[in-house]
Parts: sequence; C-alpha cells; structure tokens
Amino acid sequence: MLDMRFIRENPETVKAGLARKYDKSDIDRILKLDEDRREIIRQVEQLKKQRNETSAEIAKKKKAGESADEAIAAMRKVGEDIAELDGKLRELENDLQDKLSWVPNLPHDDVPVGKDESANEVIREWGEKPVREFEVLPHWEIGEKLGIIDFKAAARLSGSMFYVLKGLGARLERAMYNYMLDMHTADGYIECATPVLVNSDTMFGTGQLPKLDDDMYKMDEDDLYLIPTAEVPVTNLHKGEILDHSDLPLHMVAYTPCFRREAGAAGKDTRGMTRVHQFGKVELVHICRPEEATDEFDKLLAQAEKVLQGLKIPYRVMALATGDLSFASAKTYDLELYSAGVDRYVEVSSVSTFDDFQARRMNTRFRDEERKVRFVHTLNGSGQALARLYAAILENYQNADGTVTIPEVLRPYMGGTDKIG
RNA sequence: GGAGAGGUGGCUGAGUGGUCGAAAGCGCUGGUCUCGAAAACCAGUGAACCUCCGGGUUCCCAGGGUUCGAAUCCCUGCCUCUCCGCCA
Repeated sequence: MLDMRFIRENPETVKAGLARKYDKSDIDRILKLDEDRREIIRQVEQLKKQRNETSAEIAKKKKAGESADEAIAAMRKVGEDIAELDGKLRELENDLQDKLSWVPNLPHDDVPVGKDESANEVIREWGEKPVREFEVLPHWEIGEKLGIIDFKAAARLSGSMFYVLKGLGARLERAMYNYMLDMHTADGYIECATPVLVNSDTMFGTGQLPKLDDDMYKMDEDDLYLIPTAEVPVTNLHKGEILDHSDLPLHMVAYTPCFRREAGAAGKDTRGMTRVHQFGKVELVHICRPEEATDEFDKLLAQAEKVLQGLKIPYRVMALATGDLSFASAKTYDLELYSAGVDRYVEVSSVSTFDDFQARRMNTRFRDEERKVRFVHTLNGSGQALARLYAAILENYQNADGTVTIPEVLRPYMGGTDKIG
C-alpha cells in the first residue's frame, strides 16, 4: 500500500513511478476520493465536537437536578446528522481503500525500465557451464529412468503439474532443504514453522490479495488460502505489531510447501518439475528499519547465492525490469540456474525489497531510539525453490553412464551416498 | 461439535451509562543521588486521523444496535481458557 499522504503531496512522482511499471491506476480518482473524504471528516468532527460538549452539559444539568430536555432534543438531530455523515464517510473510505489496494508499489530509480522480462539485465554470472561429451537428458527423463521421479503416479493422485519422488529421489529433496536450513540457521536466521493455510487478511498483508486471487488455491467455507510462498506467513508474523528497534533487523527462514494454481500458464513448461502446482521452498525474510534496507537487500542476495555456490551450480543474477516486477516489489533480483538438460537458465530464486509497502498493509511498525513509531521495511528471497533446483541438480550432475552424482554438500544428508543409479 | 467463563494500555489489573484515553502496580525513558551501579525519590511514558497548528476527532477484540451520551447495556462474529465428545 502506498502512503496516501505521499500520493497527495507527490502526485507526479507517483504517476511517473506507476507509468514506469506500466500500471494504469487512476491516481486522480484516488486524489478526488481523498479530498472528499477529508471534507466529510472535517464536517463530522465538527458535529462530534458539538455533541461531546453538549453531552457534558447535559450530564452537569442532570447532576444538578435541572431539566436538560431542550439540549437532548437538539442533540437528537445532531446525532442523526452524524450517523448520516459517518455512513457516507465509511462508503468513501471503503472505496478509497479498495482503489488503493490495487495500486502496486513504485519501482526504485535503479530498476531497468522495460515492459517485460526481455528488458531484464544480467548483473553478473557465477560459475562455468560444464562442458559435456554426452547428451544431457532433461530431468524428467533421467528421473524416470532412475526410478526416483514418478509423474504418472502424480497425475493419478492429483493431475498434471505434480510430481512424486521415491527412494533416493525423495531423500535427495529432504537433503536439499536440510542443507539449506542448516546453512541459514548457522548464519543467524530464526527458523520458523508456520501454517500453510492463512486467512485473507494475511494474504492482503503481503500483497497477494486482492490482485492474485485467481492464482491461489482457496477454501471458501473458511476464508483460508494455501500459501503460494512462505513469504506470506513469515512476513506477516508481526502483523499489527510495534516492534522495538533493538529487535531489528529480523532474519527468518522457513521451509514450507508452496501452492500455485498457475492459471494462465497453460502450455508453458508443462513437462517436468519446472512449473508445478506444489513444490517445497526455503524462504528467507528480512524485516528491518528503512535506513538498513539497501544493506539488507545485499545481504539477502548474498545469502541466497551462497546456497547455489555451495551446490556448485552455475547461475546468473538478473535485475528485473520495471514491467516484470511483482505487484508489491520495489526492486527484484532473480537468480537463474543454468539447466544443462534444457540448455537454458531457469529462475530458482527471487530476491525482493518492498520498502514499507507490505508494512503498511500489515501495519507492522517499530519504535526507534527517539520513541517515534515508523513502518518497517520488508524483504524476502528464496533460498531456494526445491523443484527447479532439484531438476537442475539432475541435469548438471548427470554422468555419461546415466547416473547422477550427489553434490558434495548434500552427501552428509544422504547417509554418505555419493551417486544415484 | 456440545456446555460454561472471559477478552481493557508493553505486562498485571480496576472500572457505578455522563470530564474514562481510561485507577493502581510493574516495566520503560529522563533527572536527582552515587566513583559507578543498585535502591530510593521526582518527572515523563499508547496509537491513528483531521487541522485555520490554537486545537479537534476516533480507538478499551471486531462488526452492528439501543441512547442526547457506551469500555460500561443488547445482538453477531472471532479468539482464549475450563469441562465433555471426537481425533492424528
């Protein structure tokens, strides 16, 4: 949520930012609603002041045993006027909040401008693409050959875009998230285990609602949604709270399943584990003071990269263009893994900073040294998404004889196994 | 799921329908004292919104209602606790 006061005082800045994000929000309409709202507030507060004063007089008269009938009669009319204005005010505020809740965050000045991912910029590359003497099979082929991935069974259980892992295959996934959780907690992250079903208010807090309603699985009877990412429950952990400055920055990590309907993605990446309705992910969340946010972004990015460096899989860091930024994001860097089997880069991690956009929606604040209450800044990044990384391991660690070598850092979590097949 | 009790400031906990934004204690902040600290004492200590920057309005779980006036009365929802049932 953008700050209404900021919009009011800097309408041109806001419009320019939204234009860079290719957003068509009607800021003039919002400004008009805000002006109307404040006008009604001025009127109704004047009446309430009058009511409070007269009520005090009525109380005084009654205590003194005098008649207050005249004042009471006059106040009856004032009470009606207040009720009417309050009703009008509520309507205006609902309308304004609704419009405001659809306005995306503004991009930072250093975000490359462009309408889609073709304008994304490579920031740097890490590692070298392995040179292979043999034809590397895509992960769905090698996985089925090794008997560790079963897409047919998954389809029977749930439909397309699900996967089943078995034997060392299942063990490998467990090894991956244990490796990640151990790394992050060793680096000071607080491990969190949260619900994966959350209410609509929580979904609103991080900005999934109202816009992404169709992309999520929801339980209408209970006002609950399956989370698309642990960002949602973990960031919202301090929803509605005023933290102390000494609590910040907060670094949290959680492993959860993530659920995505992938509506509108029909036909894209339909094979394999690249695009699935359910996948595991280790998510990193930072909550910090505004002045720390730039620094925290760098730390978060480095932490996400550390996972990939440990696995020794080549990747590149991409700066997302303004048009490719998510609704709530002010700036996002994606980590893209080189996937040898399909010979292209696949996004496995997204590191974003949200300024106070989510904090406003969640109403998460902190008290600084001067005891002033301010909104926190929030950031998050995958560290990492399991399914895609899993696919990349099967492809990058594939051997000519059809076996897959286990990355060294995962072997302790595999009971010492160094190879599948 | 059934029966009962309850939700008040960072915490504990008062509160008769009318100066209650709310007693008291704790905590916290500043000060006095001290070589320093503790103790003691003094003072301060919620948030949001509107503003002609004087001030004003709102908030005692949430949303409705009664009333000239609601933390206080009524209804609904949510949550917590106790007991029963069911259950991994």
